Amino acid sequence: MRPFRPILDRLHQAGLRPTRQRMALAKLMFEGRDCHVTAESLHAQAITHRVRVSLATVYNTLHQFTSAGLLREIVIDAARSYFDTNTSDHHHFYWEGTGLLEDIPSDQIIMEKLPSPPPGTTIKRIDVVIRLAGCTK
Amino acid sequence: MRPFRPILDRLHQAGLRPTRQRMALAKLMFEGRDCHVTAESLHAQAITHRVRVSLATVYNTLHQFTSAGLLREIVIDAARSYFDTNTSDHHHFYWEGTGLLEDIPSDQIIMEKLPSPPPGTTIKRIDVVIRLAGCTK
DNA sequence: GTGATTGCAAATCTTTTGCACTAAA
DNA sequence: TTTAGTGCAAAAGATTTGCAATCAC
Repeated sequence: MRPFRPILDRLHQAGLRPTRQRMALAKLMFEGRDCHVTAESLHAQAITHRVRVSLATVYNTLHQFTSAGLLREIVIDAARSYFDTNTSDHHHFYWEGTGLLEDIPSDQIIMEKLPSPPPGTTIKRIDVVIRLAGCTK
Repeated sequence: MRPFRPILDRLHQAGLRPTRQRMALAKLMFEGRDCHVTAESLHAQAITHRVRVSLATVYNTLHQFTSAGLLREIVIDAARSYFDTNTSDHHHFYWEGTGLLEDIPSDQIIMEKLPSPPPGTTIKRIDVVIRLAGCTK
């Protein structure tokens, strides 16, 4: 994956029409460093940047991007869904108090032993979440 | 923790009055093998066993038991909360298709390397979820 | 043009809450 | 008694959906 491939190319490659809303949301998420968003936070960010887009479209876009492999959904809190612009193999720190999420590069966690998947199944992904207590950065 | 301590003692120790509803739900969950429930599934199970209890009380009870350390909440699917009667250190297999959850004993996953928690924080828990694709058992 | 996409509002689903009623201590 | 616990229905959040209007190709 080429992280700096222009937004337009990424949408084309994903088979998604580059509409004004998708382009704007993609720019908010993919320009700059990797980030974690919720539908609510992305919608708020859009409004701050004077991008007119409905919350329903934000939800739709997040799911379309996730299906297209542009985003990865992280299940970490029953109250809301997080999406991560970093789709490569990695893990997470999570501050339960504040809802802050931080990436852990995959080479920082090495599993010495893993169970074999039950017969007939294959491992789709291994998620490691380190839940933290204590002060927020 | 003594897994076979009578239900009544467990509730007393947790400071929870042994009401008809709590006793019945506790029996459904704690008698027999460890299991994973959702509010919905436990409510359905109660109805099957002719236990009259409202869904609101099931939710309340699950959270009270979790606060008391009798249950552990597992965040695995944004669509609903799972509760595990096994509160000891362990991990999970998850079949995304069917919502089936299966315990992985803690000695089946050994982490050779872990990142240190950010300054000022402590690790509250490490959750490992192995997401599976393929046939259901 | 034509089919994909959007916005809005309404619907859905899970979970929580207010409050009068009931039961445990 | 006195206080905790319950049930119901209503409320609250997050997410989804139906459908007419709009946009990309």
